Amino acid sequence: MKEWQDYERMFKALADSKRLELLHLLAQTPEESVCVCDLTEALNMAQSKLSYHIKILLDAGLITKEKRGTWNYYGLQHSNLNHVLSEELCCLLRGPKETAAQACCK
Amino acid sequence: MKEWQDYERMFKALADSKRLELLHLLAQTPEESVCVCDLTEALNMAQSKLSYHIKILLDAGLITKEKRGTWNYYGLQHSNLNHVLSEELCCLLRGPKETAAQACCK
DNA sequence: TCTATACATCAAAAAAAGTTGATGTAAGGA
DNA sequence: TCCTTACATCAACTTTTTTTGATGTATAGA
Repeated sequence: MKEWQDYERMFKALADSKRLELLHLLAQTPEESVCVCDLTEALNMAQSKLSYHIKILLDAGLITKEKRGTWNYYGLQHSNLNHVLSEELCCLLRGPKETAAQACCK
Repeated sequence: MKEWQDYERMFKALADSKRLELLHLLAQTPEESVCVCDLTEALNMAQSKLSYHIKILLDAGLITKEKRGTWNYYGLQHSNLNHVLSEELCCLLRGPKETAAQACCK
């Protein structure tokens, strides 16, 4: 069954505490998205390492990327995240905007 | 943040198509649970390999194990699965009993 | 007690994932 | 044009995960 491959890839992308932290950080930012330079600092991670992890999240369809001039801005791909993750994970991986109207966050 | 480690471990356990298939199989069985001997056959997987994957799911708290005589019977640990997974994954990883009353399965 | 079945576990090998530092490319400003 | 910044990518390496076949342990039945 090919279907499992897709889920495997998505769960693989989620199966790393650094990437979860990255998603969490993206979820927490009030702005539309965040650039890599800010992320390197916030996550205390080498640039090439961060690029590697970002690519994995991108390929899994969990984040979005928008190039504006020299910078890249990233955000969560809510549709895909919501497709696999429970409501209970919303505090961790969904932004304040998305969770404001929901009762799942205490 | 220690929290991420726990999620990492759970997602790691889910991040394998063979284990997803195994969970799916457990979800599909009408009986309470399934023994390893049936699983080796159904999944066409060597016994030691299956044991390995079962252990990972057990350690992650995604399945239950009950020893009856010589046989081990396995079932899904619904509480933990429901904690992380969306309703939309119910068709794949929750049994007919659990999803019967839910609208999420078409 | 002997034997067969069910399953766990181990060690070695193979495969996959992650890390690191260096290099490449593209855009912006001087 | 030259320089700088932002980011991607690469190759070598380390670490983790998975696979395989062999061996060990427990239970059930003859």
